[in-house]
Amino acid sequence: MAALPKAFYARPDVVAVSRELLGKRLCTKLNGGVTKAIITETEAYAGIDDRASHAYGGRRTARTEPMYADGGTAYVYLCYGIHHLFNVVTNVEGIPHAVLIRAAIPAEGEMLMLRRRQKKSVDKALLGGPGSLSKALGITTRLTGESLWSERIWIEDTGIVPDVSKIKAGPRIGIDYAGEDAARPYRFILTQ
DNA sequence: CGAATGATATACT
DNA sequence: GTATATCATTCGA
Repeated sequence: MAALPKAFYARPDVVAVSRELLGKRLCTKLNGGVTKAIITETEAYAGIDDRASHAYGGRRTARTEPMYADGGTAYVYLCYGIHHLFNVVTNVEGIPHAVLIRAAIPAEGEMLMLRRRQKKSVDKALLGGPGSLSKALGITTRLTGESLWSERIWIEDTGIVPDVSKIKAGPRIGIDYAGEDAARPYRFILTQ
C-alpha cells in the first residue's frame, strides 16, 4: 500500500488538504475484512476560528482531544446518538483542524459493506453520507485517536489527481447552528 | 416532514 | 456527582 505521508496532513491549510483528499482511497481493516472507498466529498473544519467546529474558541475536552493531535490522526465522533462521523486531523499538534469525510464510492470489499449496512445491492446510498460511510467501513469511536498509517485504518494515494473542473465547492451541511460560519465554502465534492 | 437515540458538555446541587 | 439540553444524521411516512 501507499499510505499518504504525514507531510500531507501536516500542512497549515486545512482547506487545501480537504480538497486534495478527494479521489484518495480510504481503507479500513477491521474484523478481518478489508474495505476501501474513493473519497468524493469532504468538509473542512478550521479549528478555533470556526463556529461549526467542536474546537471553536479553543475548547478542549476529552472528546475533542484527538483534534489537537498531530496531522494524520483519526477523529471519530458519535453524533445524534446513532452515527459515527469520521474526520481526519490536519495541521500540527496543538492546532485543532480537521476534515470530515462525508461521502465515498466503493472500491473494495463491497460485500462486507453491504453486510454491515444490511443492504442487498450497491447504490448511492451505501456510502452516501458521513454516518452511512462510517457504518459501511466499520468505523466506530474506538478508532478515534488512531493514526492514519496504522494496521486498522489508513488513506492511500491512488496516483489519480482529479480534474480541477470536476471539483465543486459549496457551503457545509447540517450545521445551521454555526451562524455566519455555516456559509463558508468549506465543502468539496468530486463530481463524476 | 418528523421521530429516533445516546454520548457529551454544561450548569447546576 | 447528578440533571438536562444539544447534536458535523438517517430513515421511514
